[in-house]
Order: sequence, then structure tokens, then C-alpha cells
Amino acid sequence: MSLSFKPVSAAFARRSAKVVARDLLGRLIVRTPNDSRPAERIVARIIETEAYLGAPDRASHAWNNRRTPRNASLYLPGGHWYVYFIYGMHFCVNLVAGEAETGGAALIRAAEIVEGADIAVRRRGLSAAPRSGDLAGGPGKLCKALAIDRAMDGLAVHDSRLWLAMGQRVKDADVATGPRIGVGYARQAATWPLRFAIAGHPEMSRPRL
DNA sequence: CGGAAGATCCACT
DNA sequence: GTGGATCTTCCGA
Repeated sequence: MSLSFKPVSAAFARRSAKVVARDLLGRLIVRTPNDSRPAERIVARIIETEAYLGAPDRASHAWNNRRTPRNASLYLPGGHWYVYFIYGMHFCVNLVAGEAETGGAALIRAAEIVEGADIAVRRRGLSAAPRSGDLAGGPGKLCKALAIDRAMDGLAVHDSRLWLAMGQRVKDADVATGPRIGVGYARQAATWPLRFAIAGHPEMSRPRL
């Protein structure tokens, strides 16, 4: 497989959250923690995402145009990172999608580490590489493996510390869809098929599609 | 102002 | 399968 390290265009994230979430599969997150140690680079291929649609979506942090200190960056123009802290323990990373003030975003739920796995293992606090799926197979694990935290919240998607490369688009035939995880409280919105994953990939979070 | 629940993960049974 | 960790936000008193 040939993976392109060309940065995504400015237009990539200016589309709807649903289209962006689908198109993120197969793209690459490139994390370069600091410029003085370029060897610390980690590259992760996106395996699983979810779309959150903003004001009309009861599962979205932007439901009914809610605004809090935590979700401020969710209202930036498409093409910024929205990183939030959840359950008092974990971070989750989203790509803000669509026009400014609309609150759409794509949550990145799982990725396959394609470069820097040893660094990711260390960041996770593990002594050895876990079995497939346990290194970045979940939104909290992904952020820990890539050292993504509050400092990344609100950065532009082409920031040198955390940016998106084209990788390789995944064919429709290889995409599985289903309802989103952990949003049972969202009534009708909980049934919307806004979860996307590369079918059968071992890094997919549970429950598998 | 207190309690509850959350776009989660891990240890334990 | 269940519960704990413990930040952020919501809701009812």
C-alpha cells in the first residue's frame, strides 16, 4: 500500500461532518511532539470515526448550540482540532467539519500505528507491544498513544505538531457503518448510522461493526 | 449547591 | 459483566 504524506487540502474539512468522517478512513495523523526531537514522530492510519452533526444532533457537544468553555473550539471553521477531556481520565480528538459556528465534527475513534509504535507503547505506559487492537483501538487510547491532550485543542489541522496527510482513501466496499458508540441517551440520534470503520480491521474498537 | 451521567479504559470476578 | 477513576456539565432544590 502506498501512503501519501501530502497534507490534506484546506477544503478537506470544510465539507459536512458525515462526509468528512467517512473520508478520514485511511488518512494519516502525523504527530511530532517537539521540533528538537524529530525522531519522536508517530504516524497513525485512521481506522474508525464517528460524525457529530452539531445543533440538530442530540449526541453532539454542540447540540442545541450549547456553548461551554470545554467545547469552544468546536465552533471554529472546519479544519481545526477539537480535543476534550472525558470521564475525568481520557482525551478524545475530533476534526472540526463544515463552516464556522455549525459545531460539526468527526471523532477519531481508532487508528493503526504505522510509524513510531515503540514510542506509542511507551506513551501508553506499556512494557511491550499489546496484541492487535490494544495500542490505539479506542478514542482514549489513541490520544494517549499520540500524546494528544488539551494543548492540541483548537490547533489548525496543518499545525506542525499534529497534522493530517492524505494516506490512501478507503474504497466504499471496505467501509462498514453503524450507530455511534455510547450515545444511548441521544434518543432518535442514537440510531443514526454515523459510525464508520474499515471493515474487519483488528484495531476497530468494540463492539465491532 | 449536590448529585448524576458522560463521545472511556482497566482491573477484577 | 461490573465498578472505579474523578473532570466537566446539567439539572433540580
